[in-house]
Amino acid sequence: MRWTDNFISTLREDPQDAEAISHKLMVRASLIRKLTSGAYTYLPLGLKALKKVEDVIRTEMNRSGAIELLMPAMHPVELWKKTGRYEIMDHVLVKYKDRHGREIVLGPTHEEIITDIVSREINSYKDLPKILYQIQTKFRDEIRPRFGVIRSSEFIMKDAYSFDADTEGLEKSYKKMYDAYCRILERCELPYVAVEADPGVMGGNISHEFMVPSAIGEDEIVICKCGYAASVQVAGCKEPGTEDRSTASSSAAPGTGDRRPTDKIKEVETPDMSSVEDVSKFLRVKPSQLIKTLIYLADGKPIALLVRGDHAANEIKLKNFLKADALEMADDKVIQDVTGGPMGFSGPIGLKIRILADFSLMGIMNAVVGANKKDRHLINVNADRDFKPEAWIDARVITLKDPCPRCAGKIELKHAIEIGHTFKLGTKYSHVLGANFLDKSGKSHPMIMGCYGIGVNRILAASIEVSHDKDGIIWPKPISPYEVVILPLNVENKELLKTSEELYGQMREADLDVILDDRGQRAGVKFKDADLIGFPVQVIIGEKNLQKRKVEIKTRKDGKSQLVDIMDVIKKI
RNA sequence: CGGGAAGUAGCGCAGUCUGGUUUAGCGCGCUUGGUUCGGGACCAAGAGGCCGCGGGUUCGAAUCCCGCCUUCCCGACCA
Repeated sequence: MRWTDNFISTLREDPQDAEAISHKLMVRASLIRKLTSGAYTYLPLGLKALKKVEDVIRTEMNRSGAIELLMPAMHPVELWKKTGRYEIMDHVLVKYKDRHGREIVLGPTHEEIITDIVSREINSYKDLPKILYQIQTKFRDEIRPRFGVIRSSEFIMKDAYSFDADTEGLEKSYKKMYDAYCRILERCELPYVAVEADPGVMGGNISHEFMVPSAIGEDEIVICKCGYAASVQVAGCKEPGTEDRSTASSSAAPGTGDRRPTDKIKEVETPDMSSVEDVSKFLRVKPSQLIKTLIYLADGKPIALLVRGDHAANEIKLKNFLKADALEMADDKVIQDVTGGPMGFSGPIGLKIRILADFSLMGIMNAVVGANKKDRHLINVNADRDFKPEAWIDARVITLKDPCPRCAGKIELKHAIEIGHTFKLGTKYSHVLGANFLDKSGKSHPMIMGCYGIGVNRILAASIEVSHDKDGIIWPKPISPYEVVILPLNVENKELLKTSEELYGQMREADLDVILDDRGQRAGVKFKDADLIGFPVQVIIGEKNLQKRKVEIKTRKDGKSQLVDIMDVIKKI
């Protein structure tokens, strides 16, 4: 490709509306332009990179035995109603009515559709297992699109679905996809970690997220030297044994230096103080000496969860423990109803609803709890003596102070960008949509499913996020829009231009993906643009070197260059 | 949806507080001519604006007031 035949316009300055580095660079390097919030045009250079990522994905999916197909983006609403996700995913579904009044959903993902197809086409165990995939545009009505292409309302996903006759088959399919994902990310040269994660609305019980650590990542992950890696939402907390417990109970009761249970619960005034921070400051106790009482609605029924003041409740763990389909924070009205007091002053004492407590609170003494009255808290509250939860459970978010759930070593917390997610779905979709097969004995069973998603444009953004410098993007070769850029530094020089054209022709013959910067720009402009866009290799053709029949080959990554004979250029790249 | 910030030429910004010397500027980019030519050149001449939209106040509004729209950030949410 010749630069002047292309459609490239780089920007010298950062766009005003971009925050993330990858977003700024993608705009400046002429890869994308925003149409509206959450929707981006891929300019030719960006599309080229996107296609490269797709190529890598296709190759590895095909290698793993998956088969490509393409499903519609518009879905009849009935399928979504059948699986119940019309309600569950209501807030992200993009919907419209067609001229006949039929309601249409623009697909945010395709479990419903693929299961429907497979239910019609596959009937026998002989046709299993199957892994089907597509690369396609998805639509999600995101609450807040963010960071350019990292979280956009319209995005490109590779989604794959496996169908097996039994769980052993699912394990094999899952492993194949897991391995394929590792290969894909390795080929894209992304530093990633595969972590245990929560399946969320996808269903199933086990899932893995493929995460690329980055400061702008919207998810947090836990990593340990022992190899343990998990989403912060699922990382298990150990039962308090040693150090954690001692911090919890060592702090003194308000106004005393006493560790022993103080005999009387006292009601104290805490005017307008409902937050842990306010209350602990006011009463001069550590946040860890407070008990937060959180009221939830689990499938519509109120339930109280107690966690330590310095801990964050983990709704996923709670939801899993309760085996609830829906879990939400109760609103003011419900709280007033079940506790008798306003939000912010709830406490376990006198509560008539189910009470669960995080096990970091086991044996806590002289704690502070809400009094279920406005502007009142109770002090000197002791576990077991004054309140007794139905169960002590793991229901909080892991913190840096917690030991590794696997080896008890020191953990690290990191922000990360979710690039891919794999799920074991089981029969959740095949059951309701009737994707059944007949086994050898003629008995009908629902197929066992898995699903596997990868964000194609997120790979691009994440790659830039982890690989750039002050001058611009540093592409890994496999996903760079072009592998090589030829920079004739003075196109007015006929001889120089001719040589460049010849070299360009030879490289194309040699199947190199090359772009020729044939613009009549000054050298400096060409260097800046080449660095900004980040082509891995620059072939620089200048007048002085050319007289010696030499050109310069420079690699973007390390900035190192070598002078080589013109005849040897292709060999050296 | 709550909190914050912003919208002036293709891009990045100043001007708005304190209404009138503003015929609305600057830098980059763009056009033409010339000189340059290995790290975003220089000189000269140009083109390019519903000052986000609507209403109001005023002799007079980019500037003050009211309403709306859009965008970004933080939060809640999220395969």
